[in-house]
Amino acid sequence: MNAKVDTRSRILDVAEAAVLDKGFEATSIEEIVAGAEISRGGFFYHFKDKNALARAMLERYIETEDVLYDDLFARARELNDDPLHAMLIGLKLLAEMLEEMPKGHPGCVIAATAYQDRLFDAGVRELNRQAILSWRKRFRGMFEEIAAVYEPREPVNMDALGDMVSGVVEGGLVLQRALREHKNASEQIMLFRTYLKLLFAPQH
Amino acid sequence: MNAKVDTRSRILDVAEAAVLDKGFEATSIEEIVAGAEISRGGFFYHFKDKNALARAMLERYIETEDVLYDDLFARARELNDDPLHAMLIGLKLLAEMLEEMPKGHPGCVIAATAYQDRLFDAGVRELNRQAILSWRKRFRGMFEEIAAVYEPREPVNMDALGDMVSGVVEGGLVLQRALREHKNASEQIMLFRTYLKLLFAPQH
DNA sequence: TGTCAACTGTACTCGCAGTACAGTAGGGAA
DNA sequence: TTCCCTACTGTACTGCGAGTACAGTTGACA
Repeated sequence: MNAKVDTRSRILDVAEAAVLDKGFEATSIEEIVAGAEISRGGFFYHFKDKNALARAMLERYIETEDVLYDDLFARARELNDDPLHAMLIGLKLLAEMLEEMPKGHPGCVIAATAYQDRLFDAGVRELNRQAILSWRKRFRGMFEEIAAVYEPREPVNMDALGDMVSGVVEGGLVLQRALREHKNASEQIMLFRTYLKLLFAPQH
Repeated sequence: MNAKVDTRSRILDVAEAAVLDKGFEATSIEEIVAGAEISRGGFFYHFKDKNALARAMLERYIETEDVLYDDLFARARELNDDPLHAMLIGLKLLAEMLEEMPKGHPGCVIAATAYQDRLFDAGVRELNRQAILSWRKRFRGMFEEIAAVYEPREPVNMDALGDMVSGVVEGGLVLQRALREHKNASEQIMLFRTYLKLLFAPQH
């Protein structure tokens, strides 16, 4: 039983690293089983097909990501009880985290899946959708809390503003991948942070 | 000679539509030759392999995109000679254009390529990189022109701000694809437009 | 009339996903 | 102690799509 759990997550570990490095389609099962030191039969014992692997990877990734955001913004809130300043601190922490990640943030997984969606079944696509919707809800809530204290200088759609966090991260990661640089995503986050400062900071 | 050009661009047309719809890897050569009404041999006569097809698609796409941006912002500038207001008009036009595109903006091509880059050779990746770099230069120039007239309220890195246009578009398209909605990218552009208003508009 | 570009058509190889089992090692329940 | 079940291993197969090789065809133009 324990061996099962170990093997399964070992497969997921190897697969995740490979997929983040070179994409889902470019990662062969052959390579995964070699990395996880398991037989091909063993792989298919755990995962019906590559789709099932994708679903499991996404599920695990979304869970990790949620915990990460929970921690990060809770820590920021501890440092400053004001919702705007907590958000600004949180974004700074997020930018730093993105910069430190050598292989790029796992956020890639979402974009990678979105751009290869015909390769996946409806379950995988729905998971992807729910993840983005849950981030929208998370950030929208935080922005509403800020707006209750600081009147926005310009009218903004709160759902869209919530999406903008995901969008800026995903977009930054696309740039980073295409440019083969490593600071673009964190720079984009910092620009978004400046946006929030301008949008919510009281006039003087 | 004329037949050659026709067939080649017919292949590119069919391939581009298929790739935008379902991704590069999910598009088979079989399917392209059926759509373009050509034989498999004929396909390989024009393109050495799928890599050559990708390179040709990217080259053509980048050219189209450049002309499109040239036209769009030239038109905006005609409507208002002030660089800030011209930019705001241009972004509005861009947002409208994105909303009207039924299958999503071809910007996808860049992100799609970025996320499957191990499938491609160095030439394709370099093309992708140059495209983003040229957009950085274009928008950076426009922002510097604005900054010469309107002092930015907050200090910003002009390269990063230039990249933010591409990033917001690409990120918006990722959201749009994953959420299976159709207005996300244009909403994100409009939010970015508000950012510029706040950043450059004179204090009062 | 001959040449060449632009194809068609067929027949292969190869890598990878997925199927189908048959067999085995080891831990727990009876 | 035996049985059974989970978690595998190993082998052998099918099928698909990319890419190769090449022989033959067609139509424009010199």
